[in-house]
Amino acid sequence: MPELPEVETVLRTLEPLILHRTITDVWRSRFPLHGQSPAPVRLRRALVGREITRLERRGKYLLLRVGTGGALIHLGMSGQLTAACSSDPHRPHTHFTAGLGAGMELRLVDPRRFGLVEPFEGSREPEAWHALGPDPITGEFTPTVLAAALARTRRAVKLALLDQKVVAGLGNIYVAESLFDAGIHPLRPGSSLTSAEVVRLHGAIDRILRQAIQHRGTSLSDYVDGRGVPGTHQLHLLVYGRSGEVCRCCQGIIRMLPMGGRSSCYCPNCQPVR
DNA sequence: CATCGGACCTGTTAGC
DNA sequence: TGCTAACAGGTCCGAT
Repeated sequence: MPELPEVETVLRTLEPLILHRTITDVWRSRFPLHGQSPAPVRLRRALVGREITRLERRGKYLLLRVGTGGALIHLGMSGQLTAACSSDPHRPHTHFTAGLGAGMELRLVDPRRFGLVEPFEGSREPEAWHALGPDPITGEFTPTVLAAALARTRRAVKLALLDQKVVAGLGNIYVAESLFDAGIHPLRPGSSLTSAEVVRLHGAIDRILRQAIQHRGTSLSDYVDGRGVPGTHQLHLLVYGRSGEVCRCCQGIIRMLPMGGRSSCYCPNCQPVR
């Protein structure tokens, strides 16, 4: 579910609700997230009794900071991270909660359990946070950086853009939309792009992500922001999920091709193989 | 080393 | 109507 625009929207809506609150207690379900979950004692030691000083985002990851230390959070495919009334009953598939006082609770609901809550102590954040490539809506992602990353791979550009080391935050939806916007076929090898195409692709990624953030993310089935409110960008998708429908640009038919176990929607007309 | 495929999960939907 | 299979926004790991 959540790609960069969704995670950014969660950050913007959640941070004002939880900032400067002190975590009173934490709980996790007996089910593992992401294949494993930290021992409850590790979560407690890193979080309980500490004040939330900041919520940060990089790519699709969130970092909940409590002074020194905190927790790295990922929403996986189906995660919802919200601030709720602690008196509200837990919804099914609630896997992590943190009491915030004043009758409030931070909750992670994640049916598919691909999400992650990884506590850390001290100044060194978990490795996954440092392994990420440039975040595309800060200044670190430039056409030059993208060109360098694509030049050194023969992978299909679609797969390269899904690699979080190349650019952090894109997923299946926004890669499809960005490639369409740039007029580039998803199967083109990364190293085959001309510099003009890289510049176009970089601009497309920037534009698409900013639009999606303005629309507070894409809610296809279960994405909601930190208050539980869905986004509206699904109303603006031009290729993702539109296989068989008419291209709004050329009136051709949007096609889908299987790549790396998942599907890529594109317009054969607007995105020629060349 | 780079790259690909499968595994990890549950819920929803399409098709028989 | 009811069952089964395919598919869904992500990431990691082992094999090639």
